[in-house]
Amino acid sequence: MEYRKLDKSFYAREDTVKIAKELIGKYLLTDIDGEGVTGGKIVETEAYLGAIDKASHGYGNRKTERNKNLYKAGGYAYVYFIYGMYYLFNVVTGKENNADAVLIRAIEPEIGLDIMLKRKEKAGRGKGGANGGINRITSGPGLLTIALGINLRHNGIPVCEGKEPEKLNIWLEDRNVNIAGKDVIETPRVGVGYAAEHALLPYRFKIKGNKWVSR
DNA sequence: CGTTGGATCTTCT
DNA sequence: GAAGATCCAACGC
Repeated sequence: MEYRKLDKSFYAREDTVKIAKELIGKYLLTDIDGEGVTGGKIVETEAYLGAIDKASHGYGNRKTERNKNLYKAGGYAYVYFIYGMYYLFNVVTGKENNADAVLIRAIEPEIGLDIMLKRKEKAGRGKGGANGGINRITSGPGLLTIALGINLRHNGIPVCEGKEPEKLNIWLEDRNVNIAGKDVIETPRVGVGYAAEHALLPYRFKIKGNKWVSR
């Protein structure tokens, strides 16, 4: 069976929470600077609902230089830098001028392990010891971007058209992995306590018992 | 074990 | 000038 790249119609829908849930079990892949294909299965996501969501960078339709890519139509990457150290990768959803997006929080590394390990060592993350490097190589939103080679260069590029700069490819695929509904856990988001009541909504999804979810 | 602080940059107040 | 959609290592119990 052939792997199917997710296209615009997948991201352009209006129910971002549903998209976040459906992304569990899909594959996130990159091919950067000719280093080869890297990626794996998505095991954790979070939905951010733009204008009505205090935790979103697009709350109240605030528009700035930094978050302008949030307002693109579904199917674009929104990457931004945080804590002086990490890039976080989101995929924009919904229609143009709607600031909805899904944050990819963790993947299960499967493709291009050696390349991802090399990137992690290069970034000086973790002990890199006997197996210290591999165990949490993509288990968290700040880590998976390191492993996949994602940074601000990718902010605003499309993830569903193959025609972008050849050394700067990010896309998502359906590899026919079906995660049973009972194995997907919904929880409140983390790290957004300032968002008050919005922090409590169950917009975070992860695969139950999966070793690669963030902590 | 659990908790804490440091790293270090962008954005908005 | 402060705080953030984070991670890790060093500490204290």
